[in-house]
Amino acid sequence: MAEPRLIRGFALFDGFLDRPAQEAMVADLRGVLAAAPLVRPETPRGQKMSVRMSACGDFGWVSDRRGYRYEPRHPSGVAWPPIPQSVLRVWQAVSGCDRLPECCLVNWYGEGARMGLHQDRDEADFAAPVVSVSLGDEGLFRMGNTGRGGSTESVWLRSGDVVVMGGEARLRHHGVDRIRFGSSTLLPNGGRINLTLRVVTPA
DNA sequence: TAGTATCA
DNA sequence: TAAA
Repeated sequence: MAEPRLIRGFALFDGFLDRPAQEAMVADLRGVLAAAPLVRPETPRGQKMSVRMSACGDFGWVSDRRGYRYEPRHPSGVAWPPIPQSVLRVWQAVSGCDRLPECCLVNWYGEGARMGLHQDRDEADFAAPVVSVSLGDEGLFRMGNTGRGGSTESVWLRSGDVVVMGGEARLRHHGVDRIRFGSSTLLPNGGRINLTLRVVTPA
């Protein structure tokens, strides 16, 4: 496995998945989204997010007027489908974690979608890293600091890239400023899919 | 503060 | 809110 590039403690595995592996993963995700359709969540303040979300695994991350939390079911009431093996293999290759991910959040960025700087801090065990997989259009990923404020660095993530957020970077702020809509041919309808794999429950 | 507007 |  190629060495990752370290940016603010984030490990970027550039081109980790080749095109056939990306296509196989997208085929698996089509099954996930058929069982657990994408929804557009709102923040606790009632503002709609631009990203559309679903999940697979034991838990999905959800946001609504009641707050941020992990739930064992899709808002429709159905259980989240299992995490595809193609996705679990990425976790096993790069996470360095002996636990399996309990949540695979599926974020779909359409034209103009963004994700403001935030921390992943709704999990009970920060010793486990967060693993992010990019599929489809390129996205401008921004990385900040654990505390608020300070300088940030940005990098364009391309289809097949994998980022591991662990150790000192586990609680760093991060977000997506922009999508180059139509820059990839992977997804027939365009857009960017980002998977984030997380351990949710206490060690 | 997982959003958004607005500024230099 | 601050950064870009």
